[in-house]
Formats: sequence, structure tokens, C-alpha cells
Amino acid sequence: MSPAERPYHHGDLRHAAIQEAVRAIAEDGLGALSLRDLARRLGVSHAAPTHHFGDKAGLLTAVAAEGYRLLAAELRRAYERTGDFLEVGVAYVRFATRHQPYFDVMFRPDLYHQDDPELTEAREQSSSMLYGPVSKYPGAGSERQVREAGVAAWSLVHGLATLYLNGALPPKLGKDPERIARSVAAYLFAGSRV
Amino acid sequence: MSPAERPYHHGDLRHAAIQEAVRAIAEDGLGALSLRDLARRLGVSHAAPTHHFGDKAGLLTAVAAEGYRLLAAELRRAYERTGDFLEVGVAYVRFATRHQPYFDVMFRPDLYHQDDPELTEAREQSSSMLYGPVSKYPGAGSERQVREAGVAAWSLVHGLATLYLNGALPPKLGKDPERIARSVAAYLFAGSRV
DNA sequence: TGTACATCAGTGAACGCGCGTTCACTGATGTAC
DNA sequence: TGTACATCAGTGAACGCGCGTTCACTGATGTAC
Repeated sequence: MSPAERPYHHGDLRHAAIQEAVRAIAEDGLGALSLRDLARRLGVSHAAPTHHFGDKAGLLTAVAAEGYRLLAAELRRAYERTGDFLEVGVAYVRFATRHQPYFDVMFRPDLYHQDDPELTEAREQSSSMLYGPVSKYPGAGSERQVREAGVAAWSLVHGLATLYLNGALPPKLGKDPERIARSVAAYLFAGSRV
Repeated sequence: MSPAERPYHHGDLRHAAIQEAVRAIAEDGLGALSLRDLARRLGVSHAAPTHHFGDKAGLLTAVAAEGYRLLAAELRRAYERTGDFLEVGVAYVRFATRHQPYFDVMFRPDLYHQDDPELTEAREQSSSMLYGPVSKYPGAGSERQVREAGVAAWSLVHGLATLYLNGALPPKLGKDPERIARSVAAYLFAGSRV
């Protein structure tokens, strides 16, 4: 960017930094992310990001919060569109694979400020989309059963997404994460689904 | 350690380094592990670990390989003892929670040499313990069904372990990972289990 | 329409740090004869 | 039993690096009057 295109004030550095961080993680991995590299990518002084986020963990907190908001929205959309709990699980796996940078950050809570109010609210939005639908399932029993069934479902799709992203799944399953999710998740509650 | 107790030759630095790395990760997390800190803990020059492992990734390769060997052994033991596939899943979660440092390293393949022969062999040992038992299950159908059911089971326990270690599970489930695993994993193949 | 002033955004130099890796070396061990 | 020698294990100094954070600052913007 030439000096002419780079005015003193960036305009919307906070948003731009979050988006560029996601892009950088997609390219080089979360481990390689640094504030200085991010600033370089943004064409901005290396101290500028700190000005907005306080510190590196603050930046990742913002990324995680945005990730939880996006996830909640995708889960909600899937459920409203299909009314099918299975499709909520598929949407979870889709989110993880399409937005791996967000997903990676979200599940590295050691890297961000876990008590940030914006973050915790976004996380609760996601949780309610995971636990809400299962309680409406026909044959859902006690509160405890609903909770355990919800955790079973969440565990399955979370594990599947994680193993997929690690390249740990058997190659014969193919490469389409949504298709895999749809096939594999069907084994949950298998008896009650027929 | 006093100089008198510290002879020039350590004796079994390779093994000691792996064990101490595991201990260090347990205490400070994988992100904080450095070769220099490890050498300090071992009372050895900072270049000594490199002598045995080539580089940092080499050390983590050895840790991951050892982890896969331990996991395979635990899964095998659980299956031989109970003959129950559910208990293999419980053993997986037990391994992840009791040996979190190994588990953390094993599923960060970006940090080690994935093509190391010792590692790949140990990983295959683990896989066969995950996929073997499910094919003997009554009602196991086509090869494809067996594969998908195996992935479903693995995903569920892997996801559960990951979420547990992240502190992401609802508190009401309690704190005993084996108990949680036994309850939650029962929802898999729920119809065919009764 | 103009001016004073507070506020906000971004700069750039400097700090101190710990890291991984390389390298020529030295100390110890074991083996062959 | 002793000696020569190859091999292996570990040392310590040095390299260059990029990082996060701090800080006094300057440029730009908007608001009140």
C-alpha cells in the first residue's frame, strides 16, 4: 500500500485486525500468529493492535467471541431451516471445517481471557443452540437424560470435527465433512431414529 | 542436584527427557515447553536434548509415539478384561484425562514429525484397537457400516475427552470423567444396546 | 464561519527476554588385541 | 592385565531472531461555543 493510500487513521482497525488475524491463522496456523506480523499485514505500526486489544490475549478473545457468535447463528439457521437435530450437528461440523481459524481459537481457552463478558455471552448463545433442540426431541426423558444426550451429540460432532481437521480419519470416508457428519452422526440414538 | 550426584554421563537421558517433558507439560502446558527449560529441569546442558532428538519436533515425536503405545495398551487391556466395546471408549477417556500431556501432544501433529516410523507404527496399534472390536459387534453390517460406526464411537469419546479437558462440559455432569463417559457413551447405538 | 480544546488513533524507538540451533570441544566408555 | 583407539554423550559459548509490551509522542477528528 502506498503512503497515499495509507492515511494516518486506519478507520476501522479493530474489525480489520480480527479479520486479518483469522486470515493469518488460516494461512500459517494459530501457533505462528504474532501481533507484529499482524500489524505488518495490516500496514500499520506494530503497536497499533495493542492499542485496541490491550494485549495478544485480548485480540484472541475478540476472535473467539466472534467465532461463537458465528457458530450460534449457523446452528440456529440449520435448526430453523430443517427442524432436524441431526442437521444442527452437521452444521457444527460445517462450521468447524469452513471456519477452522475461529474453531481453533475457540477451543484454546488458555490463549484468551475466558471471563470476558462479550465472550461468555456469545458462548452461551452457542450452548443454548446445542442443548435447546435436543430437549424437544420425542422421547426425551428426565432433565438428566436430556443433558447427557445433548453432551453425547455435542461430543460426537466435536470429536468428528477435530479428528477431521487433524487428518486422523480413515481416508475411505472421503473428504466431504458434511457428508461424513451426516453418515456418522446417524449412529447416535440409532434405535430411536428409525 | 550437587555436582557429586551429577556425573558427566547422565546414563539414560533419552528416557528421562521424555518423562520430564511430560511432567513439564503437565505443570505448565504444552505451549510453555522449551528445550532449554527441559534441560534445566534435567540438570543438563541446554544442548543435550538436541543431541538425542535432533530438534524440538524430534522430542515431541518421541512423546507422541510413547503416548500412542500407552493408549493402545490401555485400550487392549480394557477390551480383554471386559469384552465390552463401551469400556474401550471409557478407557479412551480415562487415558486422555489421566495422561493429558501425552494426549495433548498426540493431537498436535503440526508439532512433530508425522512420518516417523516408530510413531506411525504406534499410531496404527491404537487405531486397530479402536476399529477392531467394533467389527465383532453383533449386527455389524457392511464394511462401510463398520467403519462409520467405529468413527462414530471414536468421535464421541474423543470429543468428550477434549471438551472435558477444556472445561467446556456442563458442571452438573460432575467431575468423574469415567462416570461421565459411561453415561454419555451409552447413547451411541442406543437402539441396539437394550 | 472560525477557533479552542478534548479525545481518540496510531507511531516509532527502546526495553529485555528466551528461544532453537550450530559447533568445536572434552570427558567417559567400551572393545579389540 | 594393559594399552590404543573408536565411539558415544554431554558441554558451553556464540549466533541471530522475533517477540510482547511500554512509553512519550504526534497526527487527525469532532464538538462546544
